[in-house]
Amino acid sequence: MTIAMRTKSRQAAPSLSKQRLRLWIRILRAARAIEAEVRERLRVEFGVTLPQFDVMAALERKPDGMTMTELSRFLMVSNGNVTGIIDRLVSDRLVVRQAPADDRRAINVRLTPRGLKEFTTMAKAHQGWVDGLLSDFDAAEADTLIRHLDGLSGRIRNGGSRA
Amino acid sequence: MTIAMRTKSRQAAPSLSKQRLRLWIRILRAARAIEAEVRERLRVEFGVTLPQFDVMAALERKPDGMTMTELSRFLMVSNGNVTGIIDRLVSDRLVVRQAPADDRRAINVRLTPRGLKEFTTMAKAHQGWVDGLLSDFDAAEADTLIRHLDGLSGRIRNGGSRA
DNA sequence: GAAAAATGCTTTAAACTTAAAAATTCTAAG
DNA sequence: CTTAGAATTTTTAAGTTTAAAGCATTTTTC
Repeated sequence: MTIAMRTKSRQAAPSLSKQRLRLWIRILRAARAIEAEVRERLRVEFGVTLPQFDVMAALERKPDGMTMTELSRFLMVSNGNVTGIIDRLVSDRLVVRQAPADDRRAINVRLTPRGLKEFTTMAKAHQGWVDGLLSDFDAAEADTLIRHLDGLSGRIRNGGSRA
Repeated sequence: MTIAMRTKSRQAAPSLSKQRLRLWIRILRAARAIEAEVRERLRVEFGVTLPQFDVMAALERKPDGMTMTELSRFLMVSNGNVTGIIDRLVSDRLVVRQAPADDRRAINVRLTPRGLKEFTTMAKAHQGWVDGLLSDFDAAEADTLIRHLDGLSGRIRNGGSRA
């Protein structure tokens, strides 16, 4: 029996490359399923879109607000994208734009008191939904998965191919 | 020491609910990072969008083609969404629409020979990219993760809250 | 300090996305 | 057969998304 034959017979188990591709597809499908569910519930129960919720969640962590660029980097969406979402949140009086004193190019964005109040309500419900959707994962499994996924996103956009 | 006090002191480790929320955020961020990278490379190297690639990948598995509804269910995107993507693929001559004989409501969509050829090239490159992006995961870890994520998406949109 | 480069944001054009409504065709109940 | 309901697709309106271009401002360089 040659090495080639043994290698071939082992191909019954998929190659590592194929297995990683399969992993990526599972990650993508899980993310889409959860996103669709959360989007629907946010819309029905709170009349807010998922991107708007994401922006508010980012702003809630920073009581002093964030600039547009900080927001777009944190949410991993393009620069101009944030402009439109903020426009709508501003016209709904959930967010305000403020010009910082030290840099006239930048715009600081923060939740209004009303925005914070609404977000707090939504965030509580949101956590419950996710808890239900991921109820198959116990604490140990969640920990393991988090460790595996942690840093992945950071590594990709930074050190990935350039390192 | 009361039960309340013991419960409180244990809160140094985050609650399972919070841990699941954190897991969801990691999944989402990983998915977005990989998507952004793949989208960019598809655009630069092949001049195709990610949704177009996804549709072609779905069609490649079915030599006899798929209906619009089958496509939208498989890709977990809305019905009308597929129409636009197919429109553009048809005008690029990568896909054809064919009316099936037995049901005049439906439309069968399949790759053209050229579409299949282009997809084969792209798919090879795509697998390599994903292999690189997920190079931190060895076979065992990929297996574990796949098992954990498997069925999650199916369970959510079907038996999730209704069961 | 003036020119050049970089940064921060918005605008634009094209594509994607969803939910809902409309149009067409099929299925089934009577 | 007729008709009510279901299924399949497209269309529509609003919002999201990206990449690229444009503007204003700041920083760097000489």
